[in-house]
Amino acid sequence: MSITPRNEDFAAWYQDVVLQGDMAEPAEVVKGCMVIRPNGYAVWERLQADLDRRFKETGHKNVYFPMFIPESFLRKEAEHVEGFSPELAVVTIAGGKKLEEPYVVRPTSETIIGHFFAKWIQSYRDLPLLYNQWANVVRWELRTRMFLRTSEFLWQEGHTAHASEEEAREEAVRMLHVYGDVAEQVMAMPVIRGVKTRAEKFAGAARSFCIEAMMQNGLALQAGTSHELGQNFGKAFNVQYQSKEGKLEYVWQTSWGVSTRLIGGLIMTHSDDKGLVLPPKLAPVKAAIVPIYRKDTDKGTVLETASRIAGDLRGAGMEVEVDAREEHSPGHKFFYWERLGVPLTIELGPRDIAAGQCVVKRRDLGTKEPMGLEGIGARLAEGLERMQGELLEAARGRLRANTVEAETLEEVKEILTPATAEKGGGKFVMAYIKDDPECDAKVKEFRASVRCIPVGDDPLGREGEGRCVVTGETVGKRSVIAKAY
RNA sequence: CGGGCCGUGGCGCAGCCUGGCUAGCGCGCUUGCUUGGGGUGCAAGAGGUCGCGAGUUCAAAUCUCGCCGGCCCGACCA
Repeated sequence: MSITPRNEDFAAWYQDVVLQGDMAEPAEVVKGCMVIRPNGYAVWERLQADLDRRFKETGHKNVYFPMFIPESFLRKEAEHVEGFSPELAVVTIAGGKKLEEPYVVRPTSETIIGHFFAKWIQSYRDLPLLYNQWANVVRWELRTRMFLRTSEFLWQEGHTAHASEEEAREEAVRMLHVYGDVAEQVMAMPVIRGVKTRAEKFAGAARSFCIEAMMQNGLALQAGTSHELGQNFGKAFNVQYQSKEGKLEYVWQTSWGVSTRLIGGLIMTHSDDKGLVLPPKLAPVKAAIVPIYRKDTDKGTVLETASRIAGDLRGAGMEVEVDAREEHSPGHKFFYWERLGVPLTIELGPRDIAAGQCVVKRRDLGTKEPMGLEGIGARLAEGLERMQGELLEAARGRLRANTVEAETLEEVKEILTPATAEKGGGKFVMAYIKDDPECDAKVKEFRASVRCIPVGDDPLGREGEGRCVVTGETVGKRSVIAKAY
C-alpha cells in the first residue's frame, strides 16, 4: 500500500490513522459521510478549543440554531438559494406524514439565523450581535473527497450583525485574520489571506475573504472563509433596527467558518510516508516514552525512571504516554507512535539509565539525540516550541518553492499546464493580471481557478502592483491562481 | 451525467486472458510459548453467499448479457 500524502493516494492511509472515511454500504451509511475516530477527534477538539478561546476574546458568544430549516427561508435570498439548491438534502416526510412545507437540512445557517435576528434586533443598542455556532451541516455534493469535502461535516459558523458597513467589514477582516493566525500559529500551515473574486465568492455575500493553503502536492485548499454579507440577508429577512436618529435601517451582517476540512489540510501539509506529523500545539500526546529492558532485573528501574520522566514532562505541561505494553517490542512501539504523529518519542533503556540520559527522537526530522534527565521537562517543552516554529517554516519554504510569478494569463497557463500532465501536480501562480472581467472563466479552461487576491502583508514578502477583478472593481493587488481541491 | 479503472474473509491483494479437484497469499485477529535499543520468532486456530441476477457449459471467481456498488478524472463545491 502506498502511503504518500503528497498525492491522491494519501487517503489510503490517513483514514486508518486518523479517521475512518469509510464510504460504507449506502443502505447503512450516507455516501461520502465521515466517521471520525478518536485520534482524529482529539485533534479537532484542540483546534476547537483554540478557536473558541479566540472567539470569546473578541466578544463572541456561542449559540445554537435548528438543523432543519423551512425551505421557504432559503428562497428569500435569491443568490443564496441559487448557490445552494443543487446540494440540499430535503426532508419531505416526518412523523409518517408528508410535510406541507419541506425542511432542508442546513447547508449553512444564514437564513434561519436571519429569521431570528429579525425578532431579536430592534434598536442600535442591540448591536452588534456577535454569535458563533458549533454545528454539523450537510451539503450533497456531486463528488465527495475524504476530509476535504464530506457530505456532512463539523464546523463553526460565526454570524454577526452590525449597525454600519464599516463595522461589518472590520469584523469580517478581523475573523479572516483570526483564521490566518490559527492556521499559521497553531496548525503551522502557512496561508494566503485574500479576497475572493465575484465568481468564487459565497452565494449571497457582498464580499468573501478566505485563507488559502498549499498542500504538499501543490494544490490549493481553501481553509477558511469570512464573508461580508452586506445588507443582503438583512433585507431578505427584514432585520431592521432603529438608529440613534430614529430612522429604521437594515443591519450589516457577516458570517465566517472553518470546518473539519482543516484536519485534511493539516495532514496534507505536514504528514509524510510514515504517517501523520502533528504540530505540537495540536498533538493530543506530545511525547511517548518507550521503555526498553531485556531482563526482569532491569524492568523495575526502567519503568520507574520512565514514570519519573513522564512526571517531569507533565509538570512542564506536556501530555505524555508511557508505553509499557508487554505484548509489543520497542520497535513496534516506535512505528506505532510515529504513525500517529506524536512529536517526540523517548527511548529509555538500561544503557541510558546508566548514563543518566534518554534518547529523544523528533517525528518531523527523524533526528535522535541523547538528553540528560535533569530538568528534561522544561527543555523538551522548549524543544516543542522550536519544532512548532520549524514546521511552519518548512511549510513556508514549500509554499515559496512552488509559487511563481506571472504577468499574463498566457504565462499562467504555461506554468500550470505542464503540471497538469504530472498527476496531482500544481503550483501557486502569483499573477499580475491586467483588469480582466473574464479572468475566472479563462483560467478555468486550464483547470485552475483564481483563489484570491491577497490582502494585507504579502505572504512572500513582496508588494504587489498587479491588477485583478474583484466584484466588478479593480483591486491594486495581484491574484493567486492555482489548481485547487 | 460523460471518460477510465475496479468489486474475491476485518484490511490489502493474487487467481480471470487460456473454465477443472478442497479458492490462495500478506497484514490483522484468537490461544500458547518466546522475544525486547526500529514492525520478535514459532506453533495451533477462527474467519468466504468470489457484488447481485440470468445465460453458456458435464463443470463458472474465471466466458456472455443485464443490474447494483465503489474509486479516480471532469461538471458542482468548503
